[in-house]
Amino acid sequence: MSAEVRLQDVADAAGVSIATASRALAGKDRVSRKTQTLVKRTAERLGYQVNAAARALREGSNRTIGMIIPVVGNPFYAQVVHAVEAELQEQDLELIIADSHGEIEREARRLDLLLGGRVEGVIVVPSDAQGSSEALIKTAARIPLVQLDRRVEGLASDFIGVDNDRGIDLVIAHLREQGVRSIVYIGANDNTSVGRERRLAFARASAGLDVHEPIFGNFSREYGLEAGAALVARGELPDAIVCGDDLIAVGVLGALRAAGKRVPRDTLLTGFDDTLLAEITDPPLTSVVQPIAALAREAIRALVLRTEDRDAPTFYSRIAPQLVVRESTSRP
Amino acid sequence: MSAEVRLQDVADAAGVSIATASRALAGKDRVSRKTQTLVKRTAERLGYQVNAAARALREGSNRTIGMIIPVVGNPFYAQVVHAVEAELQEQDLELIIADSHGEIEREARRLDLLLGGRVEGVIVVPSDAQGSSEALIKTAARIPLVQLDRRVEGLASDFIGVDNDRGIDLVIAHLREQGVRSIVYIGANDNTSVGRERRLAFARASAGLDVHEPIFGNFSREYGLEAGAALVARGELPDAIVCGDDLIAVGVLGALRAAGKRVPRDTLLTGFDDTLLAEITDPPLTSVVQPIAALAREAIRALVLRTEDRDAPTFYSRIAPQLVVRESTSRP
DNA sequence: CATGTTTGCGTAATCGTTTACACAGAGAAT
DNA sequence: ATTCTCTGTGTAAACGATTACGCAAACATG
Repeated sequence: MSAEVRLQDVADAAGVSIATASRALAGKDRVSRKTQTLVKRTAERLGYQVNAAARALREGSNRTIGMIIPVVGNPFYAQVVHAVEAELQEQDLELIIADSHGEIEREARRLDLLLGGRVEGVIVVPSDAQGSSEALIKTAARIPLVQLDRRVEGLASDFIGVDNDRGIDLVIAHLREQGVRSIVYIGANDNTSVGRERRLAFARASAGLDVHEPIFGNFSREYGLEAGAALVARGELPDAIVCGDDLIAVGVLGALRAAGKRVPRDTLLTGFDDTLLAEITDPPLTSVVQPIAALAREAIRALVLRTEDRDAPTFYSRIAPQLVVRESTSRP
Repeated sequence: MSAEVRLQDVADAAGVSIATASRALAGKDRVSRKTQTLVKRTAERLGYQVNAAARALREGSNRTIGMIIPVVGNPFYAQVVHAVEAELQEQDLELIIADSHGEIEREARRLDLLLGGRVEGVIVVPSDAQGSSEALIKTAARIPLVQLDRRVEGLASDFIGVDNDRGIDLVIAHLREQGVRSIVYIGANDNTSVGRERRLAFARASAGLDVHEPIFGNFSREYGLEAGAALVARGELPDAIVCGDDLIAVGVLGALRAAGKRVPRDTLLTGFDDTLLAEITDPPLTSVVQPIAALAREAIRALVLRTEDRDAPTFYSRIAPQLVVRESTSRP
């Protein structure tokens, strides 16, 4: 039980007014040294904890930010959440997370819920480049919003993401060095900005190579398995397979193995994101390292800036990734 | 931007008092059909959103629960978060998550922050069986708390976890069927209840087999690599290696591969948790499937019950896992 | 000594909701 | 016609913290 102790109780116990007690604890207003320590000690003794709701109501802010992601289960997003959370702890901010399960209306519903002063700002990884647009625009009109990793069309909010062009460039330059002549891309469709960007980047960067017909689905292992099987069914494999992310690559690898094909002997294979998965497959995957910590830091910085000045110029930031080379692309 | 619209504004626009407006929206008190729809429509038109802080202050609750876990980056916990979040959505509850990074004082600090009425209850996966005890006891005295997956010593709070005994039993029974004679356990130390339980379960269930000296560290791939190398260095491998979780198993597998040993040819290998990892290694790992959805559901149910009645008898629940057999234990 | 200035603290208003209480009007019962 | 019960609505008091404003005492300045 421990009857909730209010500020009034602390004030009473310390023999001061509630105003003084508040000031003493805040410590940034004029209070005598003596009363300050007295109040602080009393608060400590009574186990006083400020009531977050009351403070939020009065202050108009609650030191909490929201985050909406397609699915925490995806190792990449799990790591993003981890990084964002770590960064927020530095600033004594809380994190409310909501999983949209990649569904547009669920996403919209969650955003609505977060609106009522529940959070000061929101970081969102939109689930669909078009479909998420409406809800995001509505939200952004009310509270600071930054898009992370992916973005929707028609919303000029702050955005932080990896430089997908550069990432794909790194992959293809590396493959060319390995002597690759023919190549194929297995990625995600244009439903997400990331899918679209990587697709276009691949099309551009692969000029001059023998490019096989690409295959597009979504960022999942299941799809990778399917796509891998489809690729094998075509007959001859290209020299290298570039995948839209690690999950797809893992799926493709599984399909190749099931068909008796070996990597890197029969074809080279690359992923994107450099999640834990890339390290544990056999062979380990060459992948593009997302600068997750930097992404998280920048996203929060953008959010804080936006909170301070709603009319500051929009922040559009692309962070350069790096390539990590592993056995899946070591020349046979 | 879009001047916050208050309930008063809706009331004014609808030409009723603020009390009536509130009742109309709540819909559970006596209001005429006509005013009710009028108010609702007006609220809709003005884009009214109740202010969460004000409501929380008044109601004394905020429909938010907190969750503290050792590390979201761990695929198993990422899935747990996903399941808990999905379950909470059903009940229109929000989820605040905090990552303790496995550090005791960080965990304590986060719990303190959550205390001030910020959440109605908290689900925690304690980072240390002894070290986390104090902070958890303090928290449990103030708000409903349920321990998930792991528990600390000296706190009789509600608890939901997998039946580790049964899980290990399933693994060993299966290995015996495969004709295993000699066996070793590579798991985590007693710092967590899970580590301890699995260790003891193994010791009990392996009776009658040729049990090699076990190796204990923590639940991580890095440790698995290390332990695997140490095992190889001993010279001869046992017929089977039972690991404390998938991460360790993945590490051990890597170490075996580096040493030129093959699974299941040279030894059988098992994991625990059945995360995505178990499916994508080569060979895929036999593992114990955690009933994650059930765990999440039960945890929330316990929390809700506890919220309704602080003095209800303590809930201690063990959910039975299942075994999923994959190639890592298919008899050579 | 008279007049500022600073310091420390208390009173009361405020944030936006919900809801106990009161009250007016409409029927119903006498 | 008088009293009684419902219904629907409004007035005002919470919830707990922060802070503008004001006042008294202490101190400084002329």
